[in-house]
Amino acid sequence: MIKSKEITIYDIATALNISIATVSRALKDDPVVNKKTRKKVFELAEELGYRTNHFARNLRQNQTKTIGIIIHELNSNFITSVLAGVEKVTAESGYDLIITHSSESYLKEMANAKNLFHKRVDGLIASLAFDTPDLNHFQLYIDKGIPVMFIDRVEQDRQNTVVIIDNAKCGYQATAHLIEQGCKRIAHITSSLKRNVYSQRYKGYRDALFDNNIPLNEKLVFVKDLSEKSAIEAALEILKMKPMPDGAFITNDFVAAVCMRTFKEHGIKIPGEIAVVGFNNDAIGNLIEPTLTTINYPGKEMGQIAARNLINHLKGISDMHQTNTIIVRTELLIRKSSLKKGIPIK
Amino acid sequence: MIKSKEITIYDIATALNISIATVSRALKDDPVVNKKTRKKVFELAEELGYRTNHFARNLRQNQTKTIGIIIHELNSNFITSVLAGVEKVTAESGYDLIITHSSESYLKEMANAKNLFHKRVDGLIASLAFDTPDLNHFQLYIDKGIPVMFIDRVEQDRQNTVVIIDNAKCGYQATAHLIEQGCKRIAHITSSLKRNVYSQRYKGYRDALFDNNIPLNEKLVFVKDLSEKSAIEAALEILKMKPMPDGAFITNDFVAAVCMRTFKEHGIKIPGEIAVVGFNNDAIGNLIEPTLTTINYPGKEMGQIAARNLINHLKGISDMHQTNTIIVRTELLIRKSSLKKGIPIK
DNA sequence: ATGAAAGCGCTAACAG
DNA sequence: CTGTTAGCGCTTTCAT
Repeated sequence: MIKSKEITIYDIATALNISIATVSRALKDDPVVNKKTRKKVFELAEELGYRTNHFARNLRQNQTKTIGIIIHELNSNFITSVLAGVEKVTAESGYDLIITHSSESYLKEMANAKNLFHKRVDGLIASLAFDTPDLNHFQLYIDKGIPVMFIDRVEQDRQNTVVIIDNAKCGYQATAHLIEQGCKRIAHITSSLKRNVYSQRYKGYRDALFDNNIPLNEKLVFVKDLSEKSAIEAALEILKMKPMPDGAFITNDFVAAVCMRTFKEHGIKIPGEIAVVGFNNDAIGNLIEPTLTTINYPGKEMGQIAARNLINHLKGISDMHQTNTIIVRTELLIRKSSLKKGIPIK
Repeated sequence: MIKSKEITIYDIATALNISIATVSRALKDDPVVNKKTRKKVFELAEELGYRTNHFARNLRQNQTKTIGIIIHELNSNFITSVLAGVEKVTAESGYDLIITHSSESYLKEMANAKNLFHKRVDGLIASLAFDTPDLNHFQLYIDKGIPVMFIDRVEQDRQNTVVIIDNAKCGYQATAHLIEQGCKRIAHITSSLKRNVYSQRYKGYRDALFDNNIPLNEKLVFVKDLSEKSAIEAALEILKMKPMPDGAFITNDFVAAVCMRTFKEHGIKIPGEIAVVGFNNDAIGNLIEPTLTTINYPGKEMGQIAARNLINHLKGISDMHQTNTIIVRTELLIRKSSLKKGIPIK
C-alpha cells in the first residue's frame, strides 16, 4: 500500500506563494494575518488534506497536550462515568487522554505512573489502588512541577488536590437510615481500611452508631476485597451469627447484590430479617429483588471537575494548588432493600 | 514552580565525551556499539533522569506508535473486556492507545474517526454505532493506507478485516435451546437490524424456528434500542399478547434483566410461564432471579486478537488483509431462567 | 565502533 | 501584515 505523501505547511506556502510563517499563523487563527490570506490557507489545507503534525508542534512547544489517567479499575458504572466526564472536558480543550488502570495493584500503579511520566503527560489524574501505601511514585511529577489531581480514592495525609465525596457523611447517612428503620445490629462490609473511601465510610458508620447509643461491635465489621467470593464469605459469616445482624451497610453495590442473593438462598427475608444499604448506585441495584438502597454519587461530574481544574491550571487560568479539596454532593437513594417500615415521605 | 531542565542525548554525549549518534544508538541497544560505552550511557541516563523525547523520535520516524480505538459505548462488561484485551497487547508492544466512544451515535463516530486521523494514529480499531449506515468515514484511513480493524459491530458488505463471533450460530443456539425446553411461541427482542450482530442473531432465530417447523411470527419480534425504557415497553407488549409467548430470546443481558423484572412484577413465573435467554454474560445475569441463561463470548480475547493482528500488520510481520474474518468461539451458558425442564446433562 | 551532519514539521523571535 | 531563520531532540545515512 502506497501512502500518499503527507501535506505540510511548506506545501501550502509554496502553492500560495507565501511564507510558512504566515501559513502557521493562519492555521492557528492568529488575528494578525489578513483575512483573505487566512481563508485561502484554510481552503487549500482542506483541499490538500493537510493535517497538523502534532509531534513537530509538541517538540517545539515542549508540551504534549496529553493528560494521563490512572484508575484502580474500569469495571464499574462509577468509573466509566468518571472517564466519560474527564473525556468530555479534555476533548473540548483539545487534550488527549491516555487511560491506564492498575487492577487494584500498587505495583501496576507505580509502573503506570512511571510510564505516563516518560510519555510526558502534561498532567495526571489518579485514583489509587487498594494497597497503595504512599505517594512516593508521584514524586517524579511533583519534582518536575507536573500537576497531579487525585479523585475519589486519595491519600489523605498530604496536601494534594483532590476531588472527593464526603464518605464519612455517606457512611453516616446509610447507617442512620438503617437505625431509623429499626435496625439494632448493623453489620458493615467494607474493604481495605487503608483507602480513604473505606476508612471514612467506616468512620461514618461508627459515628452514627455512637450518636444513637449503639455500641460498636467489631465482629460486625467485615474487611474484604470486593470479589464475588469474598462477598459470599461475608454473607455466610453473617448468616452464622446469633443473633443475626438485622441490617447491613455494604460499601459496594455488587458485593451487596451478591450478599443479598446469598441471604435469600438461605431463606432470609430482605429487608424483614436483614435490611441492606449498598454504595455506588450501579445499574444492578434496580434489577435485583428487592431493589437496593444505595448512595448515589456523580462520577461524571467528578471527572469533569477534576479535568477542568487540571486543565485550567495547565493553561494558567487558575492555580489548582489553591483549592486543594473539592467535595462533590451525594445522596442516599432509598429503595426497597432497607425499608422495614414502609415507604418514607418523599 | 521551576521545572528542572530536561536531559537530552546531548547532555549525555557531552558528559561522556562521545557523540550524540553513539548515545542514540546505545539507548536503543544497537549491537554495533561497544558494550562498555553502552553501559556507561545507560548508567548516566538513569542517573540524570533522562527520558526519551517521543516527539522528536516520532517526528523523525514519522509514526506515532499510537492506536486509536472507537467503540460504540463503554458501559458493558463486554466492552471493558475488549478494552482490557486491546490494552494488554498494545502496552506490551509499546503502543499508546487513544480511546474514544461514540455513544451509539453515527455523528460522534464520524467525528472520532476524523479526530483520530488528525492525531495520526498508526492504526484503528473500531466497533460501529447503532445507526452507522456506511464506512465512508473510514475512507481517509484506507486512502492513506492506515489499517483499520473492526470488532464485533462490523459492516458486512465490504472487505475489511473483522474480529467477530458467529452471531447467527449464537442466535440459533439460544433459540434452539428454548425450543428444546418446550417453548412454542418464542419472542425475540433485539436492536437495530442494520447492525450485523443483531441481524445475524435474528437470522439464527429464524433458522432455528424453521428447522423445528415453527412458523415465524413477526409480531413476536421487537426491534428496540437497549435502554431501560424500551425494555419495559417490550416486556409490557409481550405481557399483553394472547396467548403470551412462552419463551424470549433477548439480545442483551441488561434488557433481559429489565424484562424479567417487569414480567415478575406482573406475577409471571420465569421460566415456567416464560423462559428467557439473554446475550453477553454480564455480571448481572448471576445476580438476578432466576439466574439468566446467556451467550458468553470472550471480549478480552477479541480485543487481544484485534490488537495483535493490527500490530503485527504494522510491524510488517504479517498482512492482516490476508485474513479478513476472524471468528471467535462462544458458548451458551445455561442457567435457571430458561430451564423449564430441569437441569440438562452437562 | 564512532562521529558529522542533515532534516523530520513546526513555532516564535526578530526584522522588515 | 508578512518573511527569515534558528532551533526543538532525535534518527540515520555516510564517512572514517
